[in-house]
Amino acid sequence: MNNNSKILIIDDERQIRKLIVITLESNNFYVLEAATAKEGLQMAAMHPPDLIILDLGLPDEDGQSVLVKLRDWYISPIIILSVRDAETDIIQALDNGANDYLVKPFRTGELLARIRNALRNKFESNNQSIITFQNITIDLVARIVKKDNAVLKLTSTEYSLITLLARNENKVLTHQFILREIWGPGYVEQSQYLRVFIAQIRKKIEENPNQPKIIITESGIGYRLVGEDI
Amino acid sequence: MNNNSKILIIDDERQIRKLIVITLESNNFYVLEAATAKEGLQMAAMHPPDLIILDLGLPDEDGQSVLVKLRDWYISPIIILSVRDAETDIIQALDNGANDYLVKPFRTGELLARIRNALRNKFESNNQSIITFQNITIDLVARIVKKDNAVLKLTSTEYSLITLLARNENKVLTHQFILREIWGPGYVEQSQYLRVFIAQIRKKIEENPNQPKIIITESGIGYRLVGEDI
DNA sequence: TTTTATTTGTAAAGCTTTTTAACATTATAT
DNA sequence: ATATAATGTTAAAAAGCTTTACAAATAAAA
Repeated sequence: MNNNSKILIIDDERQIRKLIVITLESNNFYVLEAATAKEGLQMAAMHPPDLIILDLGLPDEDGQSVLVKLRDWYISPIIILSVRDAETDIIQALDNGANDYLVKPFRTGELLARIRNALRNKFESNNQSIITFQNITIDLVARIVKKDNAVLKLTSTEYSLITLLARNENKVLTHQFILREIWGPGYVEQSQYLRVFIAQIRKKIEENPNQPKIIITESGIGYRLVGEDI
Repeated sequence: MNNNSKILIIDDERQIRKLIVITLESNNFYVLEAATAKEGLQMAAMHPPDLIILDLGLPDEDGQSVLVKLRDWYISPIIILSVRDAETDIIQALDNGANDYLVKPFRTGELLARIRNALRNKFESNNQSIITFQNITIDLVARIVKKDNAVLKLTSTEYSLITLLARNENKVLTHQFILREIWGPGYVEQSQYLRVFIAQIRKKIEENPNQPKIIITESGIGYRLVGEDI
């Protein structure tokens, strides 16, 4: 997994870059650094990395704009960095195609976990007809969901919702994104729907629905389906 | 439309071939002939035609098998010919990717209409976000269906169903195919569902639901959404 | 052509799912 | 620690789907 994957950091704060470089290099990643948006875009184009860590607060260009430019052609994971009081930016970045986010200051352990997660997904094919996570199996062709080999009775909305989350295993999906995908663009404000249906699904798949281990709430942002119980 | 499109006929009956050749050539089509499956497959591979007319009753190989082999690589329309008492074959052929069918004996006018239909579809892009037919418009992104510019209130099943039919404008979709696509593979026997929902949609889109002009019944086979009122 | 059988269409009741609403709990910010 | 915002829970109301019974239309047979 961490065998020589190439990672590009785009961040203007030298201290943060240094912290990340030390953490990653001691875990056998090969690290590239860029201090500005311009430099980062050039470097990404010249030496396409396996993963990009992008700070949203760059001096020379808006982070969202950098993200959109990257996503034009770059398909590997992008993890964004942001300060705590800029949650709107995080949400927008996730909608713009970021895979995950880290709020500064962050623990280096968390950084590594997020990177491993993102890279793991990268290597898993995305066109399977059977998705498995924790003790759950989804057969996309037969449209059957099983928990420990027992078939679950799901309504069609419940099925669509868990399938959407499962196809984006370990990735935070914003409320807006989920509502747009499942109910359509006219429903992006109806987050109450989501609460009701997430609750229903949790009742069916979680061992302990009021302490969920599969569908995790990312408060203020959305939900994340966790592939492996950690 | 009929400006020099190349059409290949695969049929062992010399009389039928002659009839088709005369009809098509007098309408400015360029016609290729094959009398056996082997010959037809070779000819299709050497001079890929714009449309293939395939008789299911060939002497040297089962028609379905020829169809499957063609569909491996051939994406342009295939119209099948069949005798009246082989409706099972027609249904299977449509499921195997045939675009349309003609029952022998057929009127030459009908042959021409079916060919023009199939070729028209070929030239229309299939990745639009707005589909229009007769006085109906479907906006696939907004998930809105309009009749004469008035928004129709459709349930989600109704919406999925009309969208499926519309994406296959002028093509017969078998009951099984529709049920599999909309309700899932466990529901291919539930053709009553289809009758109920087709009736509901007709009530909303047809001027005169008991004399439908948009969603046409193909008795014993399935339904067809007609793009242009003729 | 008339009769029979099969397929398709219609309508409504019963059941399930979705939506709405009111309130409780938990998480986040001050 | 408290206030505010976000999320979770529950259940009633509304909407939609499924089933049933029967009618009409179409295709096949006599």
